[in-house]
Amino acid sequence: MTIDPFAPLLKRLRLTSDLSPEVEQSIRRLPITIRRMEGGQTIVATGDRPAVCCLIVDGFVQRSKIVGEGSRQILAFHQPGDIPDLQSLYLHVLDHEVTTLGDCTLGFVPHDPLRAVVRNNPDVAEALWRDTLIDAALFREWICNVGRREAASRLAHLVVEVYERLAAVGRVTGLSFKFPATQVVLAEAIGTSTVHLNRVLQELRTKGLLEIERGAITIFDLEGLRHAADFDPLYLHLDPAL
DNA sequence: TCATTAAGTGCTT
DNA sequence: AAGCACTTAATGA
Repeated sequence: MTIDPFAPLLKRLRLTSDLSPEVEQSIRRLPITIRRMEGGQTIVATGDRPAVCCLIVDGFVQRSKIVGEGSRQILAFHQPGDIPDLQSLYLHVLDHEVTTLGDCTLGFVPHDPLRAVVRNNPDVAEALWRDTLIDAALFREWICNVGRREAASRLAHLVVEVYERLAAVGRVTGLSFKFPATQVVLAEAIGTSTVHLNRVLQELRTKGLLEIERGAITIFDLEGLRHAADFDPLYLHLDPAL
């Protein structure tokens, strides 16, 4: 059973950048160590000085910060093909945590050869820079989400975002996908109490928009959910036509 | 882990 | 002043 750990990354980068075969080869030739991790494990923690970047091959991870006396804000979810700690390549001390959401297959790429590829290939540098800018666009949208939308819209927005990003790389069939987030995790992502998360989840359920259970999300009414979420996909920058 | 209730806080209108 | 969105605390499946 041979897997190509770079396939999800390349597929995603191709959405936003033209990659020549030579450029793809230079990425594929990077050394990578594949590791399997269970859910709830820390990949890198605040204060770490990693010497490797983490490429998600399969599964989901979350980036988070602990605020005050231990309450946690989830900042982003990442999916196969993402490099959640790409910033550690040039920002040497990590300012937040990266943890596995469910069981994951991860690929660890040493910084030195990755930096060398970036230096020698302006196209790779551009593709990764673009990727980082899109990451920042997602953070902007999350600020709007947590700061200005109501809780039901926030949850709907989160679900549509995850769906759209997975769909963009062909990782959903139909309107159902695996996403192992508990209600506690979802509440930490949208910045509400778990009680209120539970309430708005039921609201969306009752409206026939979605179902979230046992680590999977099923969307029943994508248009209705988009509307409830006030969702404009522009910030994802995934439409090659734009 | 998820669901529900009671009682309260503090914005917004 | 009233209504609403949300919280904390507690309880039980």
